Amino acid sequence: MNIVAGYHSSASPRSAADANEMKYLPQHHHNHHHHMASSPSPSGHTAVSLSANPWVSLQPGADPWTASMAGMHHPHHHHHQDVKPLTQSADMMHHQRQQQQSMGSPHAWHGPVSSAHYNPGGAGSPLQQYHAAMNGMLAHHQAAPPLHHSLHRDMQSPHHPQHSERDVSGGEDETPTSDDLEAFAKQFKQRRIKLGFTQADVGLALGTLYGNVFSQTTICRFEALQLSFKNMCKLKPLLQKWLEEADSTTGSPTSIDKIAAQGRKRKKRTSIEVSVKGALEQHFHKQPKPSAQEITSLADSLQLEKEVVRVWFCNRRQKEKRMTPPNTLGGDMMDGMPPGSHMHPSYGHHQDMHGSPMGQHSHSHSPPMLSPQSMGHQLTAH
DNA sequence: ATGCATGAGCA
DNA sequence: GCTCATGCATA
Repeated sequence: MNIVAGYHSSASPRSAADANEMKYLPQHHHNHHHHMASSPSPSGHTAVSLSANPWVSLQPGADPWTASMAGMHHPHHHHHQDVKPLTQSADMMHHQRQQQQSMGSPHAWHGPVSSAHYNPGGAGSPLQQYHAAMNGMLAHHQAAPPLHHSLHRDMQSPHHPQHSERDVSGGEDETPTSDDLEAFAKQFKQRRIKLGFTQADVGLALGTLYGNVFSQTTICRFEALQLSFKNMCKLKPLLQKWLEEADSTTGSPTSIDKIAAQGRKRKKRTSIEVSVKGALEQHFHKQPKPSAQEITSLADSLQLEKEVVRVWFCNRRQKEKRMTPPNTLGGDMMDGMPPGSHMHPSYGHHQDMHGSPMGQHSHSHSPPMLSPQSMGHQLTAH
């Protein structure tokens, strides 16, 4: 058994509350309210603490997805496909708990408020001081990235307004090229870091700026070009605007008011063994889009739930469509390539060539494909 | 930084 | 059931 049989939920003793009460604010900007306290960052050294970090109070043991899955009612309430960041319908709520292991937020950003305040003594976080210092000196700076290798952009969408006028300088409101996106992503990340913000900070900031909150994951994927071309195009303007605001604003830390959305739990992440993954990869090459029947038998032979296998294929397909596709390594061609000779990642040539992914180049890892053997039980870290 | 997962919208 | 955008949870 590879799956961890995670969703054996542990019914928590919460009687009436949460079940459907804990919805954490959708998109709302709570402006004006400045905290004079220091930044509530996890990197925070002592002093401040969880005063403004409520997401640490997660209650383990909530009725999991079971309720929303088994007793699921028909989802007949569509209509809406624009931006739906951290805003779930008032029905299904997920909790959020973000963490950034390497750094803490200097401050939680909060729109163009002009309240310069920082820790005068030495109690403040170095980041904050660093930031303050930078405010005065560097206003604009950007190391023009090399920008080599020309990627060929392709529209995954059948209808893409192809404009010939390109403005590499910056505020392009037209559809950018892959190179534009790559360049922007690179600059964005660099400046974001210089300004002392974490990916999570940016995601939050976007929320206060536009009402669309994004997670650390999304920001990360944007920087790494791991989103679809279309998605990249959609997010770019937002991030670009944030960037402008970010370095033009004279430090305006604000409090992070994040209500802990606790309660609802999702299915435990199934941990798939490496060997099993290898097997899946092999099948993926032969048949990227297996039929329900094939999925069933495959799931059976791998001892995985059908749903897990189905989702795996869906996710795998999505990867192929990213700007920076994964290294397509199949189970085959594994004989023992001598060092020096490498096969090229040949992807983007399925029978169903919907939208050709953009060229890529960033391959930086060699998947440790193992021989499918030693199948056993995998833990789910739970 | 990523793997597995959810959900809307579409067929 | 698929695609696509997005994120919790985890390595």
